[in-house]
Amino acid sequence: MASKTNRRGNELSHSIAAELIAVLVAVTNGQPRVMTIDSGKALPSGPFELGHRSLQSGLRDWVEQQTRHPLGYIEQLYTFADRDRVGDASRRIISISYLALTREEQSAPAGKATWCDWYDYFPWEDHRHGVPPALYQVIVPRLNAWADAADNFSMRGERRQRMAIAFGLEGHGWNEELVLQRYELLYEAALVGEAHRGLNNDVRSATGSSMTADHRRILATGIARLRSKIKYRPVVFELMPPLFTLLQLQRTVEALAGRLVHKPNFRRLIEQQELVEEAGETTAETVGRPAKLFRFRHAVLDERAVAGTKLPSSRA
Amino acid sequence: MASKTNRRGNELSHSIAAELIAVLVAVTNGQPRVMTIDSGKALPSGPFELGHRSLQSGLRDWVEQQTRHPLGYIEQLYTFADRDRVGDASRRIISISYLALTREEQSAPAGKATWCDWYDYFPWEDHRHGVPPALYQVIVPRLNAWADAADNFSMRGERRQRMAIAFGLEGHGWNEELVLQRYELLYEAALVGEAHRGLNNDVRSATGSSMTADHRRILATGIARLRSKIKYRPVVFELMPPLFTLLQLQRTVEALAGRLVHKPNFRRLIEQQELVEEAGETTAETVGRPAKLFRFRHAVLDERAVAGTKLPSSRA
DNA sequence: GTTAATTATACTCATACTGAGAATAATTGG
DNA sequence: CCAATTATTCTCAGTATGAGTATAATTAAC
Repeated sequence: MASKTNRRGNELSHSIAAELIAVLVAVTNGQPRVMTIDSGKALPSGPFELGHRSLQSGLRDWVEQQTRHPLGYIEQLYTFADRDRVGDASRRIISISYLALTREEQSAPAGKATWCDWYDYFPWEDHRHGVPPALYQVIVPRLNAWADAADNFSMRGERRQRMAIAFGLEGHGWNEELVLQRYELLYEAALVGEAHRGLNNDVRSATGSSMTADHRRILATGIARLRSKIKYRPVVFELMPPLFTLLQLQRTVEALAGRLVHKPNFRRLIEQQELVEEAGETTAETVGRPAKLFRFRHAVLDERAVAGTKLPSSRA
Repeated sequence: MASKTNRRGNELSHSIAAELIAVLVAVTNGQPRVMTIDSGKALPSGPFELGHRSLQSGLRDWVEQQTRHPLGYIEQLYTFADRDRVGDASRRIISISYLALTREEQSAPAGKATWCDWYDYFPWEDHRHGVPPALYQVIVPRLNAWADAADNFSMRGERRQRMAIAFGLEGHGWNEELVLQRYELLYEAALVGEAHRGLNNDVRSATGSSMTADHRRILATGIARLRSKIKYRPVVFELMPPLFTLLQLQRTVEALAGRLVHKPNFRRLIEQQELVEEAGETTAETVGRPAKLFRFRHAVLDERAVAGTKLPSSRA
């Protein structure tokens, strides 16, 4: 290995650049959205520079410049630098990705930037209205063919096993957190645009819009993190307006999780954790009994080190 | 902001270097240990170079070179690049830290490398034999003084609040996962060697050995991550020999968590999750009834996407 | 070779949490 | 006033959890 003979090198490491990438999420009208540039083909990003105080502030600068949207909640996702990401062997790029949560505001985003629906990129991930038909009609048959095409018996078994877990086949049950595993399987099976140019129309519409480089992979990582995190930290509230009804809160959680939850149990969970307090007002914006308005009790962030927003079970 | 006027710069980002840092953990004789160099003052680390295939493989190279210890399980911890970490403003270092799990083997580590006990660096974190006396006798009084010394009323309240949560005061209960928060409080209060040169002997022995730069902070991050992760992923087994008794497994978990667990409940949890299978043999190495030997069912990693090793409640 | 000490393993029980569904309340639109 | 719609509250069974007790199989001591 080359590195073993290197001194604690300086010249070598100088041809390294760092790039900051943001998965900026909002939920609008019950639809989860992600901020993009290049007409939905890329995530906001830019190089980390000497002028930046920290990685986070560098990210803020780039995103605010590219999208005119200020960032609130930020958390780091992952850092990677795989060699095969870029062709040039004399220069390495380290990518540091972040998840950011905000609300889609009135201010129309700047020129290049647009909000896009999550599920345009991941149509198989939205189970709120039942299992998407294309999953069983297109994706699973194609994956089966891919598994069968494996070289030997044990590899076929391994592929089938991974499929079954990731897509909830053979009694495994759908696990909404396995977003990245599912995308990676589709990538390996060359069923997504990033892995294969000439997809036919069925497959193309079943496996969604593709993105530049590995941006869709990073988005998958962000969605997976968020789907996991809403279960044990009160981060949903970053996506909510100051006042909201419990149903609005529920719809937001469902939008993120891609599945429905049991309404009375959801209420019970939120209330027993004392995450919200009544605002005293009600909405009359819709038909039916008016709903009480609530606000997030910001105090819980001080009172408790770990507060949870667990997700009740699914509901047909 | 300077960055807003920059082009998607090249020259600027070229004075960036990346450093890989490992928190390599093992548990030996019920004592959690971390691999260090520089006689316990630093974590193994080295620059990321062009020759490295990926960040992980670069880390493996450096750690194996510095410690002669091969790495098994690896997961990324955090990436940071705060300006105040290093004095030089013309050059930025990005640090990418990893958590690695292994077993302390017969092969004595290479010259500079030594295994050190976790709790030498974090004496206040070991609650297996009750609350460490120095916590209430030294640390809490000092923190109280620090809180009282705050400029204004609201800042005093805020400091007290953080103290209460982090150290489990005023009915908050000890939460073993808040390792980083506790270290940061002690740092802010200038009670650790990294923040203050002339600590008196009481404080010094209560707040443990210090390390180079922010290495102890990174270690705290690793411990926190591990304490959290053993509750929902079967990672403990990376630290176990191939065959072990349930009590040995329990002692390992207790060593990591820094607190004792209820034995019958621990067994119930492990067995109902089918994480282990009987090896058919028993140990006679100790007094008392011989214990059955178990092995980890590696199949669970294939069967389930998320397997858990939850931690039962504490036990006096 | 019986007993005490020690560790392993198996039960018990009250309580809390969860999933699922039913029942009741307050609206709007005919 | 009635139907439709949404909000809100309860009930109930099943499961998980915290805590403690009882029994089993050893070794060490006498």
